[in-house]
Amino acid sequence: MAKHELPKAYDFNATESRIYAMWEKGGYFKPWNDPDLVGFNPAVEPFVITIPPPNVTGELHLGHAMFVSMEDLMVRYNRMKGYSTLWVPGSDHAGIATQLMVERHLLKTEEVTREELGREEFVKRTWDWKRKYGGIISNQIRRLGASCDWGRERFTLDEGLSRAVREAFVRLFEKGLIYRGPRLINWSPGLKTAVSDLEVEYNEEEAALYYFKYMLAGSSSRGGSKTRPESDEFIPVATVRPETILGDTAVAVHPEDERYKKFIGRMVIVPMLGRQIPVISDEYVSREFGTGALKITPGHDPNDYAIAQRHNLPVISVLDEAARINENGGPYQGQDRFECREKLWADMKKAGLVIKTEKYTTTIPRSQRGGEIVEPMISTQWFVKIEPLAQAALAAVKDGRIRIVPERFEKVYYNWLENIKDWCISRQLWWGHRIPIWYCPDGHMTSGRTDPTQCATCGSKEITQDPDVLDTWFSSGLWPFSTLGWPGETPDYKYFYPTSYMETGYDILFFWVARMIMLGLEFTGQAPFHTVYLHGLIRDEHGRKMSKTYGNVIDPLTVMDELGTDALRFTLLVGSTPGNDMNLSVKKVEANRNFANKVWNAGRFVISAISSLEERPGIGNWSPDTEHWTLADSWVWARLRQLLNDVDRLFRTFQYGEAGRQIYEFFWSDFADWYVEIAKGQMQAEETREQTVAILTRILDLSLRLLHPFTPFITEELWGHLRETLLDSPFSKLASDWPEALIVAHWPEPHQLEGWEESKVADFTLIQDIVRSIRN
RNA sequence: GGGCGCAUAGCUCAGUUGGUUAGAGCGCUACUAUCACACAGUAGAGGCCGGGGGUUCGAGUCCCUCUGCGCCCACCA
Repeated sequence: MAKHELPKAYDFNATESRIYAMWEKGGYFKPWNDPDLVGFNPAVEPFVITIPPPNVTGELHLGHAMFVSMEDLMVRYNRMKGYSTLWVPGSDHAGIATQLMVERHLLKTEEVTREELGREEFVKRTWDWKRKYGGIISNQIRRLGASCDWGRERFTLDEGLSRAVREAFVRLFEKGLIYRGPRLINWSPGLKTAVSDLEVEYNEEEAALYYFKYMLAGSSSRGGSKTRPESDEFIPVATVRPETILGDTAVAVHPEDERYKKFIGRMVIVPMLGRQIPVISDEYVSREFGTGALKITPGHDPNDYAIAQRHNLPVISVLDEAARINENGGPYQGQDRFECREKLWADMKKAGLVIKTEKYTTTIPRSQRGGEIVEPMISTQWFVKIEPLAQAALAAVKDGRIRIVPERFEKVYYNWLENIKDWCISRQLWWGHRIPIWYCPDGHMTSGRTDPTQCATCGSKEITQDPDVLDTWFSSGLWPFSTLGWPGETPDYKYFYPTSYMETGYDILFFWVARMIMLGLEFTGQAPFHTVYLHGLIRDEHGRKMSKTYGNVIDPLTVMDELGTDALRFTLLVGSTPGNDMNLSVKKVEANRNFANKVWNAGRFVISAISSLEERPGIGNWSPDTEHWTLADSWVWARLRQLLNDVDRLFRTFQYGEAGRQIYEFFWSDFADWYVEIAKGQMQAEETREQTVAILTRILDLSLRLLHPFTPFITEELWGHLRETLLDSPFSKLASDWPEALIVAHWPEPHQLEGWEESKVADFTLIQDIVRSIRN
């Protein structure tokens, strides 16, 4: 039996890699009835979970650790329940992030810019980079114990998914749900691309409010010098972005404003440019705010744009793609927006047009990626007409086809979809799915599932493809079905779709979840999953956001190295409640490392107890014969039965953390502290020895099964030793129907409680109190 | 401006159909290297469950309100 003389402490480093390899080799991560392996068996129900594909550029962080732990728990639980579980792993191409990273990399190593390389070569280099580094995140996810089917691993830019993207685009385009046109969009001058509304973050920042005079032009439209005011009258106006003055096409006042009413219909003179623009009236202007007069810059402000539409005002764009002043800015052409702000203001001061500046706190829109200030700009982009998709997505949650856990996020979801605006899906990048639209010299558009050779309208062979690529989320939004073979009617698609759970952090409810629902309903006619489980975000031990500048980042890889994957997983799973953020500290992980060690040693104790059993006739026929049990025996069995019930209820209601806590509590207090101690005595006596060992065995077995979704490595390791020891012992019958690995063992189903459990627990609690007072 | 969350032991948090003396981890105090485990054991200190009001036989748990913190959404220059 030397084989099962286990070390005193759980050596997770030795266990983890060996066990993971064993699982993978054993094919346990594949669904039971993988259509490729054994054919399609509709009798076995599938359980499919959708993993958020992490960025290929990603380094494993706690957010990944969180969703991998949570999803692996769900998958392992359902696998043990007998479902044919499928978890498709993969990653998305993360257009902006990857392009930026590769750009920086090339500049550093080869001192070459993206533009110098050219599109084709740059994309090739990015693929090289992806092939070289894209696997890192996958391996880190393996380390977390993720039991996903690596044979089905996908990447949003791979052939199959690209086909799905193109099919999706063309279908929407043909249906008229995708259109192209000039609109006011958010422009990122640093990245030189449009970004969607969701990719802009608004933060309160200290800024300045600039007050200046809009001089009234003379009452008639006589010729002569336009730059010299012919009147001393002016309208005071305030702005936070003086450079946009260059693009003003009106000044608006409230129709009832006594101060300015008289100016309505007259012209004012744009400072330094001398253009004359009208004073208009609009109910939108609030009299109380600022000066009560509003400059209208339709080219660079969404509200102004809307007002301009109402009043048929011209739209002037004054910025180029790098946010420098363009030809419409007269003498300021070529200046950076911030440079122009200063220079223009200085010039206006000289011209006597400045009233004052004051400190002002306002919300500044910044790019989620680059961090620089985003400019609203008029630009020709591609959009998804989202209204009909949003309506369908709303209905799917409202009528219960999709359930969101925790429920309160349904309200957030409704609110967002009810106020949604068209989705800008084009990006001026090179890394991504290129828009499948071709133009001929006459400007006709031709779409194609395969590359067209001529214009569909005029037959011209001189066609060029649109240079833009699609928003990464457009492809991620197809993930639940594109990874299963859609648009093909593949066996995977037919059997596994629609999927079961969608699990992710609440921070990407809009980015990803809502879009998957919209696109899933549109293309497959079915909700892509029936349950959305949202976990919270991870913060440091005092609730602060983890950031590199603070230096409070916990690296999951380091934690796993030092304390073990099981300890990290258990901490993340047990420390969190659905939808709520959790504060993580290394101390908590240490505590759970200690728990793993406790499990290990209790297991060691039971295994050695089995090993020391002596053979005798009839010994193998142990059955739960409560008649001869001691109070302790009945009590621990009763507690286990209660636990099975509670865990079942908690799992069914998504309270995984609470379930883990109760298992922990049972294992450490009831089983290890009390029952094992009592068992030591009971094993001394001939008449109770064997039943005690049998109960120890049963409790350990069931506990390991319950713990397996939380801490897969240690439980698999220990259970393997337990199984082999048992099979080699007089109690071999106890393990006769066990499979070779815990990962595919049956989940302990709860039984109806019979009533005796409660009284045994009460009796034993009394004994515990007495024992405690004696010890005192 | 709208919506949401949190406030429970020194710290970080559980406590989901309202039910007997409110729990855990860490920290703290005392004792224990005894043959599963010192990554441990035993015993213990520590809580007007944010304030106020209400419903109820009974409220940390439900309702109202106030205070403080945090988050999300939103076009006020």
